[in-house]
Amino acid sequence: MSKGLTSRNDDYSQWYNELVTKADLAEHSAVRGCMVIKPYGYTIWEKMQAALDTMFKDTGHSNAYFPLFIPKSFFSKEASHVEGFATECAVVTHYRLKNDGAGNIVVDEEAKLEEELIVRPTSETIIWNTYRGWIQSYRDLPILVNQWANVVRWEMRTRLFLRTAEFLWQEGHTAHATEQEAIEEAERMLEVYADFAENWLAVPVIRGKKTANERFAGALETYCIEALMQDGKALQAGTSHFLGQNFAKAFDVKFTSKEGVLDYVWATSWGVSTRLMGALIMAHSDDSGLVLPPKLAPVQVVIVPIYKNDDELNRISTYVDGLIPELKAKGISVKYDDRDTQRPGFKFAEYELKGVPVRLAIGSRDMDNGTVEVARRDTREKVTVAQNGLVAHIEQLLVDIQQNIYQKALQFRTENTTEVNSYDEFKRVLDEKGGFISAHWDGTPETEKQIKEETKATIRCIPLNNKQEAGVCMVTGKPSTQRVLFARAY
RNA sequence: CGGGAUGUAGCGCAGUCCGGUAGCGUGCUUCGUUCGGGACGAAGAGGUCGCAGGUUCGAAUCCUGUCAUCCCGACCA
Repeated sequence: MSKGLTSRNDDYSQWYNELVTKADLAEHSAVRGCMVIKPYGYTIWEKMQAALDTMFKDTGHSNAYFPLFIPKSFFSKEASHVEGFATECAVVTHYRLKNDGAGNIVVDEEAKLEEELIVRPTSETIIWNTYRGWIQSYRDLPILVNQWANVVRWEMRTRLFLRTAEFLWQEGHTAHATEQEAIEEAERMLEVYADFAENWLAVPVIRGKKTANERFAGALETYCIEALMQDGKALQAGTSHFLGQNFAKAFDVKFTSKEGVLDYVWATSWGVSTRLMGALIMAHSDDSGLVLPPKLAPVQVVIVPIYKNDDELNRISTYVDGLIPELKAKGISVKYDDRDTQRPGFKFAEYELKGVPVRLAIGSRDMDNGTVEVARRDTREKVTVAQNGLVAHIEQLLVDIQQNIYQKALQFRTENTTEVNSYDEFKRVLDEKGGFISAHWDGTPETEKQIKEETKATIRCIPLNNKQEAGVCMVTGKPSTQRVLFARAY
């Protein structure tokens, strides 16, 4: 491991790339656009999965699994859906290889699939084709299903975690008897995402609706949570879609209501992906490395002994051997790093790079005094604490760190959210400060497109429960009833 | 997919213009001294120069193709 990390000020992109690889979260694979998620990174993802999965179960959902491959014909059944995804689909055309006689393995042209298969970029089509067989009556509804899966979107430009050709996610797909119920479901799941982002990732998010331009292909309404990264760019952290009856109509999924009326089923879908790892990294980390929220950190407390000889180490280890079970009993994950091959300073730097929230350093001086040095990763403060009462101190410290990094991110977002009233001011703030910009917009896709072309900023969302206020569009001067949030985005 | 850059030891790089069988830092191994913020000394190991062709007596170096990564653009959850 080489020393040092490019600083965020020098080159934010490079800082991010180095951090992801040096902190052992992920690395590039031999396959274009595809990454290897390493054990340390995957452990964080598993913790996210576990928390989200519990939240899905608590809201009545069950997991299932649908195929990786989707018959090409399914895609063309929903017009806007196919249009949205057509340009980034991987397609399976053959099912066999052969030896060409010259020692090369080639595709066997005789083994051509009668119907080509799409590697799923999302699963609405295969799932709604399946739901047709599951639903006849209002008694079969609602269907509340989630799947954890990989999907493939052949992106032109990729970045570790933020946009990869293959990524891991969950996709919820629900079916309802009424429009109202489906809308409520979409809103409920958005709130689950917001809750998760704020209480687990410690990333404050804006809950909002997408404009027509930014809406999911095939949805009537797309709800989203938007987060702000430290470089002033926005990141969409999760989406929840109200799909209306679009997929039910495309796949002919009807049910008989209590009143005996035949109608199409109402749908939602919602998802978050390994992109959340990117949000986690860019929201909190600093020039020394990762800063992880305690609730998602693979290791919450690391203990580093400081000693000159075996006698001193043994004395410290005896104490630590008693301490570890106490911490574990409180549900705290601990690692005792008694490797003799690295010196303490090296270990300090390494665990800072990897974002371990709390570090304990224990030396002979501490053993004499009955103390421990406690360092917190988020503020880099070090304090000496009595061994008596240490466990309670750490327990509280983990709670404090979780809250502190959330508050810090919230303060950053507040300071980097700017109201502007003219297009000139908009452009100036965008270039000089970045962040979210709250401005009046005339509500037309044309104006939104113009702004995007001229400034690269997009409307991230129309916040839910948005304050209504009379104003004029900063570009066209047409009347507007509310401000919307703009930003340059990942 | 277009423009630019890069690919040489685990990692970071020099060498490429001007062809002659590969070097530096770090990391790794062993031993010793060290150990409260990325230790020091000594001795060692480690490279099909991204891959495939071609030119040449000889290619990391020149030519062609290809793959991957980074930056810019286009595209996009």
